[in-house]
Amino acid sequence: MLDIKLIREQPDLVRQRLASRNAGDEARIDELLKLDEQRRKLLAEVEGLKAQRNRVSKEIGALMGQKKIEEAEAKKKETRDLGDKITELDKHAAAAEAARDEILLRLPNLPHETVAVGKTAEDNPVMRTWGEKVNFSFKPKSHVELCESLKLVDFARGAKLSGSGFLLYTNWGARLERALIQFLLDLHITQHGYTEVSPPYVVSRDCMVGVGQFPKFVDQAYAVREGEDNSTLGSLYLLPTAEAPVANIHREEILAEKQLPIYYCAYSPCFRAEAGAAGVGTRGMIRVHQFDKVELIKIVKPEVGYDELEKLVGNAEKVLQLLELHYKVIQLCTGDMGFASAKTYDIEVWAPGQGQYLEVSSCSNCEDFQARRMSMRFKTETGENKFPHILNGSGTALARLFVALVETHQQADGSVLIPAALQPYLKTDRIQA
RNA sequence: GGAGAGAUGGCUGAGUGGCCUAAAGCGCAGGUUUGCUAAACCUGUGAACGGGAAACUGUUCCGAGGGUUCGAAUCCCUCUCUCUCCGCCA
Repeated sequence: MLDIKLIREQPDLVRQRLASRNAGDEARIDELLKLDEQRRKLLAEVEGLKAQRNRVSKEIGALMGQKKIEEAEAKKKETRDLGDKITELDKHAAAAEAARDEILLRLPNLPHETVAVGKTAEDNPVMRTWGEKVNFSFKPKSHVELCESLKLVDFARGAKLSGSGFLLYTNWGARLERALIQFLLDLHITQHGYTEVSPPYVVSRDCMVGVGQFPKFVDQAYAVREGEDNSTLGSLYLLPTAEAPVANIHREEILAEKQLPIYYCAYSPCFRAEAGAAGVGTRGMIRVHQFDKVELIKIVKPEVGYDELEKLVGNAEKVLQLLELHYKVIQLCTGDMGFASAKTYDIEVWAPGQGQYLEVSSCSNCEDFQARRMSMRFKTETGENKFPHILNGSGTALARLFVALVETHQQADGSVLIPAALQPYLKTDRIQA
């Protein structure tokens, strides 16, 4: 959520930066300001009336105490309709506030000034690359072929169980998935200073609003219903990312300054309806309704937000380096950035069987955008309450990492070599038929 | 699912319609004094949203939402959560 005071004081700046996202959100600022103005006017009016009522009520109390019943009754008559006016004005003020917040909750974050201006993914600048595309002396297979020949994933039965976009990992495939999860958690916890948490996989609506998934992207989530009871629909959702619960751990709290920075690391499956997305329904593991992910969350003081973002990306890159996978880091341009983010780096790993780069990590500084929605603050030494920066990054997404891994390390004989860093977890150096 | 008990400031906890401007204690911060692994005393100590250049000031908040009343932490209704016991259950 954007700071309403900033919008009030510098509407042109806000309009201009929203416009750089190329989504037309700046058009709503005038309406927003009008509602804000209206709300404040009503508030001033109704608060004046309330002050008056409080004053007179106190006088009545005093008169009653002195048994001056008649005088008290006269005062009561005098203020009787004050209450009605207050109720009426309260309603209007609440309506103006609700309308204002409705717009505010749907406005995306402002891009940071260092973010490249652009319209689509084609305008995303490449920051750096690591390693290079593998040279094969044979025609590399796609992960789908490898998964079938090595019996790592049973695509047909996965679809039978839950429909397209759901995977049934089998034997070494299931073990590889589990080994990767363990490897990722251990790396971030022991080498990068994160604290492991294991959150609920079903989260409240408030959590979804807090991270900015809702209200705008409600169609992308799986809603949970208890049995056939439709009244239970709409309060709980399957998590689309561990960011939803983990970033909300300290919602509505005022943290002590010395508690910061907080680094959390969490494994969870991620559930995405992917309504209208291309690629769902096709075979493979690139875009699915359920995938595993290890997520990194940071809650930090604003002044270090962007240093922490660079470190966060580095933590995710380390994963690919240890797994000996070629990747590039790109910065998302203003037109391609997610709703809550002020600055985002994506890491794309090379998948030779696909002949393309796959997004396996997205690292963002959301600044105070989410903290405002969650009402998460920290108290400075001077006693001031401030919003922290909240950062999130995949460290990393699993299904696509799995794809890059088997496609990159495949051998001419159809087997897959396991990188040294992963061998202690998988307890083999090679997967073969 | 059934029965019962609860929810008050950072924490403990009093408060059953009007000086509640929420007692008291603990904690925390500052000060004074004595001197030494600290103690005593004094003062202060929440949040949100408004108004104001500022000093300051108004409103709201006692789990949440409604209601009664001139006036609600307090009375009424609905809901949520926590705890205890029973049932079911991995």
